[in-house]
Amino acid sequence: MAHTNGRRTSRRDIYLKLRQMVLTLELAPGAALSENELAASMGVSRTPVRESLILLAQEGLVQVFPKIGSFVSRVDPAQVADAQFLREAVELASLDDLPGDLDAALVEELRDNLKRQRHADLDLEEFFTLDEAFHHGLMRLSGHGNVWTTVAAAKGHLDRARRLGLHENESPAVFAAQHHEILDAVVGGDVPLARTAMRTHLRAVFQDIERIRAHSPELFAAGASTVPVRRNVVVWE
Amino acid sequence: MAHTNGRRTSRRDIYLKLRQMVLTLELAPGAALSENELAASMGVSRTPVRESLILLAQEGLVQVFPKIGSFVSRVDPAQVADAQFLREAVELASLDDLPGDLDAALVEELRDNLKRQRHADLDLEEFFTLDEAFHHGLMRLSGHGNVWTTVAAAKGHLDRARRLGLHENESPAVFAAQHHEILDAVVGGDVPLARTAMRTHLRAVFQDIERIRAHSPELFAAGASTVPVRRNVVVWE
DNA sequence: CGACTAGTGCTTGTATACAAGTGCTTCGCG
DNA sequence: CGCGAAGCACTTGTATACAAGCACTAGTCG
Repeated sequence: MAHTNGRRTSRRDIYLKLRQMVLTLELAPGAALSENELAASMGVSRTPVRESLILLAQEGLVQVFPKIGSFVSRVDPAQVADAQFLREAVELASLDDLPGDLDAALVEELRDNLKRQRHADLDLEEFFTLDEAFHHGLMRLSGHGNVWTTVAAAKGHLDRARRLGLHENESPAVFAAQHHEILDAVVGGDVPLARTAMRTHLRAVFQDIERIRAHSPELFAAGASTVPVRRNVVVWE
Repeated sequence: MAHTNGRRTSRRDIYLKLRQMVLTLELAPGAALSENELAASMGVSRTPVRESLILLAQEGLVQVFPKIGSFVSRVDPAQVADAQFLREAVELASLDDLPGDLDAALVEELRDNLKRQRHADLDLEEFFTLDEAFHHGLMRLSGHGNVWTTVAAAKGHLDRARRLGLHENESPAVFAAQHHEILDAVVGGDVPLARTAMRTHLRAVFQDIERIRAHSPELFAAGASTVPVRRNVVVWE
């Protein structure tokens, strides 16, 4: 979604940087942001920072309360479930649209991706990057690659929940194996098997959320109408 | 997507107003916008107008070219197809998640909606409002009402194409009948029939796009890398 | 007459100043 | 000592000033 059309602007840089920091939990859910502080630390004025925060707010990754402050959204289980439903619906439907003869270059790219996923010493962020590329690639196979952009934009809360999960329970190997199953079924032309494998895979991540929530409740949103209060330390009540 | 949390701000007003004008074609695809002009005509400064345009740009409804100008996006057939795929995947998957016992109040609301759709003298915009509420309501039945927000945000190009179609070929009655079929199947608990009816319905709209495009090509985007040039009149090349 | 060039008026991007509101803190008073 | 109120420090929202770049136009020179 090239909203500012390739041209390098400081807003685009800052937006991408902040987004990355939120998604990777470098900015923790619930953390207080300040347009002034961010601007100062990045060496720009409030304007590009503010415009970036507005974009992130529309994506649901931050919340802006007028005259009070801006905060990294806590992970909302409802939004995680919504994103889960959305991506499952889209990725399964995409499998139904696979053409008879697959793009050989793309298949090769996916196989190479999986090969790298098997590397033992794999940074968690590297794994997430490969995982994203793999799922995106599958949708490109069926000609719906651009739809991934919408899914990716909507699944910010899901991604953060997944990172919380993998931080505790390091087992990307399991997911890599499931990726193999899916790709094999796709290449083999067995759409029903691919659908089953995909569904199993997508729901595996989703299982652990309640456990994580019990472990770190402060990172999750409680009721629907929680409001932050600015204190010496940030408190949500 | 309450990004500014209910509080009334002029940005929110302007954003909603501009969005409405783009979706209803009151601002034609390809039209040149100007932050200064819009600000003057709305009696505010550039700031809230500019921030609104940035949000609309992220949704793909406008395009901002630094130092050149802002333009209402022409309808992009590729994005129309993407939105079509997305909504079909999501709405069909939603039907699979319908509970055994439906929310009676919601069903009543949907029946009332359909009753109003049958009114002979129905403004086109009124029909679109009812149509939106109907599809949204169906997803609420299966507990995925919030996902509609994401779908709605992504289908701006599709909505504009639909409006172009209905402007030429006034037959909301056909769609209203299809809505009835879907709801009857849902209430009857026949999910496969509901799926079939829904798919037929969603694809009916999609059929006419090529015809419309031949009729009014200037409203559609041509290649992938079209760029507007500011002239006495706006030209895209 | 034609081609090139400086200039003009527009555009968006960024920086800054001011407005309005919130929560805490501290000071004054009983 | 307890308590209330005024003020302070901070927040985001809006308005305005300036910077940088593109497209066209008019003028000038060959």
